[in-house]
Amino acid sequence: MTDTLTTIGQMCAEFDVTPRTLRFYEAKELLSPVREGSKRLFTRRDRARLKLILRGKRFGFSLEEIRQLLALYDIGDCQRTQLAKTYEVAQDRLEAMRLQRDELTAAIGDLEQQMDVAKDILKSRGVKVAA
Amino acid sequence: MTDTLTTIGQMCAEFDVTPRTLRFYEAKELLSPVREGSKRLFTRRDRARLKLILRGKRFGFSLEEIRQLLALYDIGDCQRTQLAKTYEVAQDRLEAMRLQRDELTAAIGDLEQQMDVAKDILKSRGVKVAA
DNA sequence: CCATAAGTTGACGTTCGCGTAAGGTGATTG
DNA sequence: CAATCACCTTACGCGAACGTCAACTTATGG
Repeated sequence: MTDTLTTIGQMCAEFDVTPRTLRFYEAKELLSPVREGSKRLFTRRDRARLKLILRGKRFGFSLEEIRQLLALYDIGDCQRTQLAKTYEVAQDRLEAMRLQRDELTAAIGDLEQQMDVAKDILKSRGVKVAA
Repeated sequence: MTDTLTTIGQMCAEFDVTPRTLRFYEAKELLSPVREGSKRLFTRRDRARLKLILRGKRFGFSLEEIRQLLALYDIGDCQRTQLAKTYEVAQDRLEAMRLQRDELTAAIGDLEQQMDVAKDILKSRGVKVAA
């Protein structure tokens, strides 16, 4: 259980990223692997954070924005973070995410509708389509 | 009703973008305003497309991906597009969007949960917080 | 013992999505 | 007539997010 430390190679395989990416994230202080000599060893915490980073990216958040989000997840560390301020930032971010989700839902609806039209056109041309 | 043509300045005001952005989108073939001399006049179609472009961006789609999505909305034009192929592309994109939405929903849940924890901590410190 | 693999640190290159001059044109307006 | 808009093109610049060498250091095993 103490041995959740993984090398950079293992991380790359697990998350399908390049070493360069992980080093870059470390430089940007998104990850903080421990060192064994000069080698990086990624902790369970780094793994959790990387998951969030990759997810955040898929939503179009910048690395800097993600960095702020990650700060919220460090509350467990209970450092005398400027917790209140972080909380406010997170509220804004949460609102933005909800808004984004609603828009996305709307966009999905739009696209589905368009595709129904397209399907009819294709069918009228005798083209078989999936779904 | 024939006069839905708008200048670049009007477009910028309406959508809160810079002229540079609109010219850039034209160069990337996302928009295709007509010309009056050297001046651009944007059509109703351009407006519709710009809405979609801006929305797409908020989801983290690249301009190139958006370009592909826009192709689907040209079905009305009923050019002998490679409609079937476009349809497939759109299906993939739609799946991606649904997936993205689901992940986003999950992420929102996570963040809400974290914020509940944070709220308790803050309250135990006697800090009043919103919501 | 030496090769191969897996890791390291620079440092420069690339793509995307525009920003930002710099300079030119044409239509109004005081 | 001069000036001021509002628009144009050309072109270089920039930050973000890595890719891609190059050159070097361990660690391992045949």
